[in-house]
Formats: sequence, C-alpha cells, structure tokens
Amino acid sequence: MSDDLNLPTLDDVAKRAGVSTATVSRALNRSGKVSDETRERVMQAVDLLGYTPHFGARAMAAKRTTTIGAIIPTMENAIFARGIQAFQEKLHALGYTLLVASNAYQPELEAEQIRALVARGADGLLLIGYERDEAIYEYLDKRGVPTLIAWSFSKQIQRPAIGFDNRASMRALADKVLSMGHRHVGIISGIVQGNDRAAGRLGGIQDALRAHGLDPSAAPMVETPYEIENGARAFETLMQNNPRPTVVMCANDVLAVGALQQARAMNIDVPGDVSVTGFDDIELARITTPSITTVHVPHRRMGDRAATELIEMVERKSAGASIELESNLIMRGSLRAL
Amino acid sequence: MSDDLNLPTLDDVAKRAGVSTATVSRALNRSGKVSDETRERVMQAVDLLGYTPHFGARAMAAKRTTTIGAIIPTMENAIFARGIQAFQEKLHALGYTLLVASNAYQPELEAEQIRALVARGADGLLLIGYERDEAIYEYLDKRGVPTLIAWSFSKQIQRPAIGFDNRASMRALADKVLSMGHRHVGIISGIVQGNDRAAGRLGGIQDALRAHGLDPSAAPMVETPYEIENGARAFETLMQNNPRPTVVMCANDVLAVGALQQARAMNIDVPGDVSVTGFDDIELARITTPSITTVHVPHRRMGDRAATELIEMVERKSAGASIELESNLIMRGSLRAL
DNA sequence: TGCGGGACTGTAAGCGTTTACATTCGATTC
DNA sequence: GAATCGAATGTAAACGCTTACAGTCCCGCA
Repeated sequence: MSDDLNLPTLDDVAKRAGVSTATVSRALNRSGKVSDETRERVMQAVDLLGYTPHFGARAMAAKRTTTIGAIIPTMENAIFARGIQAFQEKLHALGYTLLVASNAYQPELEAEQIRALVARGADGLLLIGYERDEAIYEYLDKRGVPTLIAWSFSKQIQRPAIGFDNRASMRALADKVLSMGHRHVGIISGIVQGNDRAAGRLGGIQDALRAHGLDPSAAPMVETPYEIENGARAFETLMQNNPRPTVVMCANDVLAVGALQQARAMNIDVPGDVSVTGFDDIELARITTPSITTVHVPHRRMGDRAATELIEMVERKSAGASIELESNLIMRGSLRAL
Repeated sequence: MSDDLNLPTLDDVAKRAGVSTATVSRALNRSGKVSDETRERVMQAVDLLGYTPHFGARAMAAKRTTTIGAIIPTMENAIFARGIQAFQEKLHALGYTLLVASNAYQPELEAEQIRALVARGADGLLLIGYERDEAIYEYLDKRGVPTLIAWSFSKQIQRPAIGFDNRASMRALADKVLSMGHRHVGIISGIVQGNDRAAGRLGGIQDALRAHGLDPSAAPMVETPYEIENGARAFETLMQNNPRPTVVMCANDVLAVGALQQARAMNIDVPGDVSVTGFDDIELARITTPSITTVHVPHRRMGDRAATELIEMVERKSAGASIELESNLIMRGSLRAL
C-alpha cells in the first residue's frame, strides 16, 4: 500500500481511549456488552486517529468478510447492469459489500476470478448460468462457499438458482411469431458453447418450429457474440438466403439492435419487409425505431431476490432454494403479422 | 465463510512437501531462490491439497494486495462501461485485480465505498472527477493510497488525473452549433452539484453563448439526472418556451436519447424542427434515428492509460502525472444548420 | 454481612502469511 | 586442507484483528 507512514491500529485506538483492544473491537462491531460511555470514548479515539479497521486482519480473525462476489460475463452492454445494480442495493441494505468481476464470456477467466474472489474471502458468490466446468463446483463445495446461480432456471438441475426458463420464454415468443403467419424464420443466436442461456433460447425457437411442423435445421442461423455490430453482420448474411426470412429472431436485444441498423443500411423496412425480435427488454429495445418486440425479464426483481436468497444461505438460514421468475412478451413495432 | 471444514494452509502444504513454510511461500511467489526440484514438489502438494492462499493473511503479512479499486457513479448506463472494461483489461495484464463499486451519484455512498476499498487493502484507487469532500482527499493522503482521477482534466488542479476538458469540449460543440445559425439554444444539463463534469459541460455551452453575444441566463435550461426518461421530460419542458429552441444541447447522450424519444412522441421532427446534440459518444448515440451529433471521448484509451499510470504510482515509479486526452466532434444526423 | 449473579472489561491465544536473519552444505580459492 | 562464499532452506517474529475465558465491580437479596 505505501511506504512507512504508520497507520493507526486497534492498539492505538485502545491506548488512546484507555481501554483494551477487546473493548474497542466490541465497540466497533456493536457486539453488545459495551457501556454507552465507553463506546463513546472509543468512537472519539477512532475519529481522532482516523482509524480504519484492517480488512485482512479482520477476515483472518473473524473468518468472515461480509463480502459477496458476483461474476458476470460482461459489463459492456446493459444485459446485466440493472440486475446487478438491484443486487448491490439489496446487499448494501443487508450490510454486505459487493465485489464485481467480469470476464468477457471467457470460461478460463471466470474460473480465475472465482478463485480470486474466494481467496479474498467472499462469503458467497453469484454466478450467471449453470454451465461451467464441474471442477469449479467441486472447488466451491469443498471450500464451503454458498453459491447462487442467476439468469437461468432449470428444474433439472439441483442447484440453488434464481432465474427464468430461457428456453420456454423464447419458445413462447417463437410460438407467437409463428402464429402470426411467419414461416421463414432467420435466427441470430448467441454463442451457445458454454452458455446455457444462449443454448436455451436457440432451443426454444427450434422447439416452436418443430411444433409447427417446420424443420429447425432448415432455418438459416448465424451464431455470434453479443455485440451490435455482430447483429448487423449476421442480419446481412441471413438476408442472402433464398427464400428470404420474413422474420429474424435474435437471441437478445443487442443483436436485434444490430439487425435493425443493418436493415436500415440495406434499405429494408422493418417490419414492412422483415420483422425482428429480441430478448431481455433492456432499455435499448425501447428506443430504437421501430422499437423491438422482445421478452421482458424482471432484472431488478431477480437481483433483489438473489441478494436475499444468497444472504440466507451465507448466514445458514437456508440451504438454498430455487426460484423461477416469470418472463413475458412485450409486443412492439418490430414484429408484424404476415 | 463456512463452518468447520478445514481448508489447507501453508503449513499443510509445507508438511506435505517436506519443506518449511518459508520455502513454500517463496515457491509460490516466484521470489527466486528455490531450486526447481523443490518448487516442483511444492506445486504438487499444492495441487494435491487444493490449496489457495488466504488473501487476508497475505495482505497482512505482505502489506500489499495487488488490488486496485475503482469507484464509479453508475453501472446502469454505458457511460463508464467501456472505459472501465479497458481499465480492467490492462490491470489484469499488469497482474492486478480490479474491484468496482458504484454509488448512483451519491457522495456519502462514495465516501463509504472509498473507505471500504481502502480497508480492503486496495493498493490504488481510480475515482471519477475531482469534486468531492476535501476530507476524503486528506484521508487518502494520510493513508498513502495513490489515487488517480479520471474522466476530468483541469490544469488548475494539482492532482494526478487522466481525462479531458469537459468545458472546452462542450464549448467546441456549442461553437459549432452556433456557427450553424442557431440562436435559441435549450439546455438539458446533468445535476451540476458535486459533478464537475456536468458543471464543465454546462459552462462550456454558456461560454460559447457569451462569446456569440448571447445571454446565457436567458437560455432555457433544465437540470436533471442522467436518465433517458428525464431527458424526455426535460425536452417536453423546453419545448414550451417561447420562442421555442431551435436546438437542444444535452449534457450527455443518455439525455439526448430521451429528448429524441420525446420529440417523436410530440411529433416534432429532429432535425427538421429541432436539432439535438449529446456528449460521450456511447453506442446509443449511433443507433437512434436520427443518430446523435455528439462529442467523442476516447473511453478505451482513457481506461488503458489510467491503468498504466495508476500502477506506476502504486509501484512508486511515478509520483503521478496528469494526462489530457483529446475529444472530438462527431457530426451526425440530429444536428442541422438553420 | 455475605453471596450469587449480571454487566462490563481485560488477557492472551490464535488466524495464515511474509520475510529478516540464521543455518547448512557443497564448491571454490589460496 | 582451511577459509570463504553463495545458494538453498529453515526459524521465528511480526502483521492487526476477534473472541474464549477470566476477572472485576456493583447490585440485590437472604
């Protein structure tokens, strides 16, 4: 941290206040059993010296940190922002501090960050989606770090999670699209490898196609990372198919925005010539022209409940329940019946 | 963290490898002076036991953490996302870990977070903008925590910073606007109190007005937090003025997007009836219709250089230089000459 | 008056690392 | 062959906090 400036320690405060270190510690941690008068004296000494407890020392002695770690795939677009913000607010209200790390969807980096946060003493962890190396789960179990999955939900998997069924949600949207008469569906999928949410969404579209007697493997599809430009490129590619899709379903709003941009660049009218759909209902989806038909995900609620649940687990009040949230279709201008 | 599962410690590793704890520590920290053979044996023991060093203990003994803290006003919109991402990437390359906290533009919360990060042993801190309670700076100086300011730059202030001159940048845009014939300028400002960037941008517009012989205090102005909806509301308010503004200059792109939305809702053509400008050049500004004339800020470069600079300071190779970055005008469809 | 008990405070033993200093041992030098 | 040296390793003292345990003091009650 720095050279040799001598920072005040508990001892200094104790001397100054004329009490023992134990008393100072108790006064600081409001762990009862300190007279008001003493506490007052301690606090004065603390202020006077500009004392801040040393986190490492505390973690070591107390074996907990009131710190929660969250590891998200990206901060660059708004997919996770609102949910994490709500998560953070709730944690703060509960007296915990949030540490965030992001990894640009790189699994090795995620593993590294998990270890870093655990080493830092995170009392609990929030991870996005189920899919990751089994060794990571074993590691977390072994260290006894309560872990909650968010943004995904599966009845199949026995692991505390709070999220929604990506597959069913996208299926619902796809059913709607097909019921509006579309038969040539172009798909812009996220990278499915290592991402159960992207995989689920793609699966949902395919389920719907099958249910309507269409061959999913015949539907033109591009798989690409979540970036606006990639959405644009993918849209361009899809438009070269013959017959041309009458609707392009995107794995999220970011890709859909890209599709919309490219459509304008190519002078293709949306929804006149081609319809476009998204997923997530982030702010972006509302502000484009036309605005984007999408699936609304209750981000804030998810973040809020995730905090509550995780803290319950950390404080051993719960072994970790799973909660499925509802998503719902948001019909906007980018989708139109044939 | 957990109940009573016994996590392996340095001691366990040492026993297992048949060496002393000092040797294990040295092997782990590649601090020379360990034979390859011994190192090998140690590493095997580490793997076998699934050992992870205890961060708190390490911080305490070594007096540093290779951790950097960044405190940003918000994660909800993309203003800081790209810059912070670049910052993080560079830090990682330099062997440091980034901890991020956000505070929804609340100064008290910021102070709290600064203390939390310092207590956690952050070796250095990245803060946004200069403006905050002097006591905070005193605190940081006293603790000897190297601190770098980003997103602002002022020759006036003697404090390591990397950023751009918000006032001059906005002034340049305003000059351009005025040179295009606009005389009735509506202003949507961010909250100026406690935010030197917002204050600078507003000042820049006023400077330009004065320079063109106009009375800044006569220009209709709304001051509001950075949210799309607030931009919309502010635009509505401004449009009630008589004479109606021919251009609405917004303190950032988020507000400008709101203005654009409201214009559409009110059936006001942009830029036909009214021009709109933004600031920051975030992704949003490119994807609206029309796209937004704005001031480009080199976010990624800023994040990258901030990391380099701050680490220099942390490692005592530099006392902390200041770097001014260039911003530049991006002319897009939302602004048109009268 | 003596004693039990509650409220508060003090003593001191860890917690898991790093690192200054001491030690060992084989190789090199004279 | 003794003295010197350097590389590799070991020993043990911090680092700053929490908390089990052990007082101390004062009150109320028998």
